[in-house]
Amino acid sequence: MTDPHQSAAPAGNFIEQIIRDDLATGRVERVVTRFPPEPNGYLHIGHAKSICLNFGLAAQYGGDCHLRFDDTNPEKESQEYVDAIIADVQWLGFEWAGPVRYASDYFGQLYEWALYLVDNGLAYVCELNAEQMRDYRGTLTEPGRASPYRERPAAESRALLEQMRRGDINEGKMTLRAKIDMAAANINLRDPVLYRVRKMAHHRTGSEWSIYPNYDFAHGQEDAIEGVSHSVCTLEFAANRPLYEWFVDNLPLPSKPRQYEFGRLNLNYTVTSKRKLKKLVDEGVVDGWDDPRMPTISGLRRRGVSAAAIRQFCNSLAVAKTDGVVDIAQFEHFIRDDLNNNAPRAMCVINPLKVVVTNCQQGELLSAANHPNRPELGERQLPFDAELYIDAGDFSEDTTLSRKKFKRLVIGDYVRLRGGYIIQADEVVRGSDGEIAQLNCSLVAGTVGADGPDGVRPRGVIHWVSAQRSQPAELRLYDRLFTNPEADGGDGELLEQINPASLSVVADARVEQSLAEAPLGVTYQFEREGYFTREGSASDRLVFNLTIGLRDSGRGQG
RNA sequence: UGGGGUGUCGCCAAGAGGCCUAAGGCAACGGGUUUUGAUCCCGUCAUUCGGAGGUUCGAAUCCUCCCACCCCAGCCA
Repeated sequence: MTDPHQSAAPAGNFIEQIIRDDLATGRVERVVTRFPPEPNGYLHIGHAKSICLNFGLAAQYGGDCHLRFDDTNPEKESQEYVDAIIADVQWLGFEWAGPVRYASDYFGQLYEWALYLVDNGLAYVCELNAEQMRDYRGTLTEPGRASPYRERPAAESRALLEQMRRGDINEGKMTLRAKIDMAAANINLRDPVLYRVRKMAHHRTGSEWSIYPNYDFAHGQEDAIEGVSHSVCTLEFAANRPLYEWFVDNLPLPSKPRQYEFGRLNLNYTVTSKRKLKKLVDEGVVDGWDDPRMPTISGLRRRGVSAAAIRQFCNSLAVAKTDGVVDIAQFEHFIRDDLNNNAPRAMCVINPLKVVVTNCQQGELLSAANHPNRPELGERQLPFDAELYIDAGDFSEDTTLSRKKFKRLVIGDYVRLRGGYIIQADEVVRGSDGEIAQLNCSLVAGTVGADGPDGVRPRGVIHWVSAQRSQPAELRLYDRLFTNPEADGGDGELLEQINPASLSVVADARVEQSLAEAPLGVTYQFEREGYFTREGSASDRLVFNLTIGLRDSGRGQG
């Protein structure tokens, strides 16, 4: 504090600065944030940023974060989404304070406040239909005009609002509107709709209500009821803030929350719009909201991405007011980083080529570390036999390939079988169709866990499995869902940008024996190939989803 | 062009008048280690901060004007 060159505290993002300031000045005693999803779809990677921010802020300042569903529109919401969202937030590793909350818990209070505004001449029942209302609202550059119902006596509006609430008014016939300013430069202040008639069952309140509050009339009041101190939302709500504040100022609320906006996450090659994701589901482009190609939390989970990787990625993102597009490579980096540190290693031959080790007397059991840098993760046994499979791509008939360019098997040269012997390729055996059917090799004795004798320098290391003592498996290889990096931008026909190769199935791969009963929820690194996680149920045949490939610095192809 | 917001390396960003001839991460590119062409390690990567003026001994940081992009005209959130 005496050194002028030493700043008092780490700067942090702008919201952290505001919170520290609020705490210091006493404007706020306790930090309370909230994550307020609408249950109209599944959570995606963009929501994860908001979740990490809101829960992170609460944890950082010793406060609480609430999970509250903004369920004010029964037309689009459902219990299925509520359940999925709760599961996803938990899986991400966050705990909310108190019960799961719902905007619908406050419908009674919200209605009381609506009556309050009516009684105080600050709201009125309007009978303009949607088209007329749009016309009266004016445009960006022209002020709006007062609704002919604007000066209706409070008592009359009150009676009408009660009729709306009772279900005596048809949808579209009336709305409750705030009486603010039809000439406001901010269009949100031109007498916004507070309540609309919706004769539709709500997933929690059933048919109790026939009117539902709009977002603007609900959100700030929900925050106030819950004592939310910092209501953090995305940039597109900035224009709604004056309205948020209008309610805070004009209603007898139990607390005065404040809204702050930050830039939402955009990722190239990725769609983060529930509307568009729902379209992919509805059109059958993908399997469902949890299709492994989806950027949803459930899709990423099924894909084999860990919650920790998602959290680390989110924490690497800036909380600022710029709306940039983050390169998907940045997310992939955190996925790989986490998996590299934690994924047990195993071997899988994707495109099997039979190898006969002609000088192998009898099978044996080798053992291999589950992780090259973490001995505490233990070892597993690797059956070695005279008949093996290696990947067809790991052998070439072109003997002119340099050792540097092709670190795999060629006739006459050596290669190390990962965790096993050094072998030499002796001859190609062809089938009747002329294709390579088998490779005859010979092992160099004494080279398990040891270098070869002089003159035996393997070109590289390749993976393999025993032919008999291995398991057949199906592999589902995923690639990006969209061909266009800006799939999320504009309305360029979404379905025309789908990558036709986003999923390819390998029906006849072979995985090492230790994977015969691979558990669900564990992501393995199939050495030299990529990260894979078990799909389906534990009793099914073996199917693995590709989580993500290994980084591959120019696999020189001869 | 009414209101609101944003512009710093290919991408994300720190930066709050001198410590900036501008952090860090991703990507890329060199090199080293390696029984994964992975990991790891080491190195390279903005004389410049959307542009033009101005203030100042001194500006990415202050002022003025201009330019570009994003959001708002749902009885969606």
